[in-house]
Amino acid sequence: MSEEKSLNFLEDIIEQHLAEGRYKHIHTRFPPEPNGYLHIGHASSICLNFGLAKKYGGKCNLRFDDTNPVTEDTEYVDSIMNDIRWLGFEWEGETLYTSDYFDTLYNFAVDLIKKGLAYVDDSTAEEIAATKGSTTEPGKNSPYRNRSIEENLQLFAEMKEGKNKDGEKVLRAKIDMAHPNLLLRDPLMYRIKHAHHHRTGDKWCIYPMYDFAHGQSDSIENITHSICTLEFIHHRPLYDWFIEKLGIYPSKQYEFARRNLSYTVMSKRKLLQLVNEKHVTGWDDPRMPTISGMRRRGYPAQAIVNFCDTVGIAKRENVVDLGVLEFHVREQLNKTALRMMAVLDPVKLIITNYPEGQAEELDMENNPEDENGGTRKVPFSRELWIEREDFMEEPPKKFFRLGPGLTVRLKGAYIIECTGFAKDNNGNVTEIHATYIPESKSGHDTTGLKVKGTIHWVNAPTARTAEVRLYDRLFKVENPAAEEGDFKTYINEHSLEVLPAVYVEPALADAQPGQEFQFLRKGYFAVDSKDSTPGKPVFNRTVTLKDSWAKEQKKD
RNA sequence: AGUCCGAUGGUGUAAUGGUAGCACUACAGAUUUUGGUUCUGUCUGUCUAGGUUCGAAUCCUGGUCGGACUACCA
Repeated sequence: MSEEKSLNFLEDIIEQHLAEGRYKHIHTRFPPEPNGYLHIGHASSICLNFGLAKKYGGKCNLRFDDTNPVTEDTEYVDSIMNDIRWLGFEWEGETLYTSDYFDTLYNFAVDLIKKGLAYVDDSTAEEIAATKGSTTEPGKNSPYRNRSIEENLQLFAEMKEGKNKDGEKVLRAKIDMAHPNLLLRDPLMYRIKHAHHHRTGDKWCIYPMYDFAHGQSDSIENITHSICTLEFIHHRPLYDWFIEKLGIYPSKQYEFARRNLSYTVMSKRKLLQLVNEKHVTGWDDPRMPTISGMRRRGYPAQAIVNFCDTVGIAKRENVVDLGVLEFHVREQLNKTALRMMAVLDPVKLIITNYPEGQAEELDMENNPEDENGGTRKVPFSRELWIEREDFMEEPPKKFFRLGPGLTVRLKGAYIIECTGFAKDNNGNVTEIHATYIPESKSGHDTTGLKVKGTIHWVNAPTARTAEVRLYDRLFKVENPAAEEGDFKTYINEHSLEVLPAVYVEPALADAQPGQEFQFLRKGYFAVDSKDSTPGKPVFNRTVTLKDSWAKEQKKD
């Protein structure tokens, strides 16, 4: 039997509810506001809501929380749906929008007015803020708080009809201006915004606030478990208050702590700033923690899902190490990525005893992790490109690469011995000379020799070039949002390094956008979906390989 | 400083009054035609002071520390 998997606190609650018979089936929802692109934090919420529904045989809706027309746009709606599907989830039935409920919500508001629980307030935003009180001081009642029901009905209807300018009036719930929870000090339900809505157009000029839309929308959809992040915890009494006073289906809200990732920021406001101020090329810049950025970077959807699953959820503050995400990315890619050879920082290697003009094609394994991966032909001849860092004039003890007198195997080819090298006037190595052992051919090696090192290479005459983009973490500090001052001062100015023309083996020239490879010994690379052109792929480094040699060197 | 939430190795998360476990990281070793992968092993933890109990990470009380709330945003 498989070992018992422990439950998170929400699964505990749900299993209890199901056991008690409180619900026959659960119904969750993912409720993004279409005002930005989804990021890894949303992925967590998506995996949670859709995952819970799947696990317990329930349903999960997708509902766009589009109550603020000035920040929202269909561009975001489209990207959000795309991202959810890419992650491998599908929502129940039609795509839902809070804006579909505007009529119902309006009637709910009228109902509360009739019950004497809501009133129209002519105060300005400043006046309302000033009379709100503070965490230690109670607030003061608005002078408009005791208008008659008839007057409120009349005034609210006029608000809807557009008789007022923005900000002239609001509708507020009549609760308690001295309540210790500031959210319950007569919260705003409706405000006037003469703005074009991406779906309802100009039909409305009053829009419900989050608190007068979210719980009711959940209720309308018969959501059993409305899961949101911790900062909404104070809203829960209000969520319950509206539902109770309206007498509608009692959805319940549960909160969990949002996930934070080290070396990046997660708030939409900050991400928007990075985009607008051109610190990145867009929402889908491969350095962004957005789903679309990660997709473009080459992170497999399954890796993101696995990451969310293993990190889990709880109610305490957290910063998850980026290394965990990268582990899952490598875990996936190791199984699927085709191995190829590319030389990022080239130096010429000449095999002096290999006849000039001779060439051969060697069989090379596509993926040692995949039995059915097959092989491909890779051209080989006297002149090759190898990695500059694979040669040292005066190699240290445990350097298992090239240096005068040292031997290595050329991956999939022959064992060679370094016999010399040439330098230019500045002391830079310009070419390396070696002799090969014909009997050591890969797969037909009769020499019995054991060499410590194997290096990758690209045949010089047939090499193609491609642009490679190396990415590093976007920020220099673990938790930019928690540091002093502007988070942008912690941006890593070396987060992108462009190599305009690296040498790659010929097969790579035909790589298609979205394809993922492992460049042997250099990392995983994905073909950029935006900037690649036919025959001219651009490769994004998804993640490096683990490098225990680099680690070893750091110790000295 | 009012109200609310939280505190378990470096990180994240389990243990629901009864052996503090898992994953990542780190470290050591084995295997390896990628210094990759794989395999084996090791290190490191219950914020604090009391109390209840045969027994407390868990329950109670006080303290400490961290976070959220005072938008016509969500």
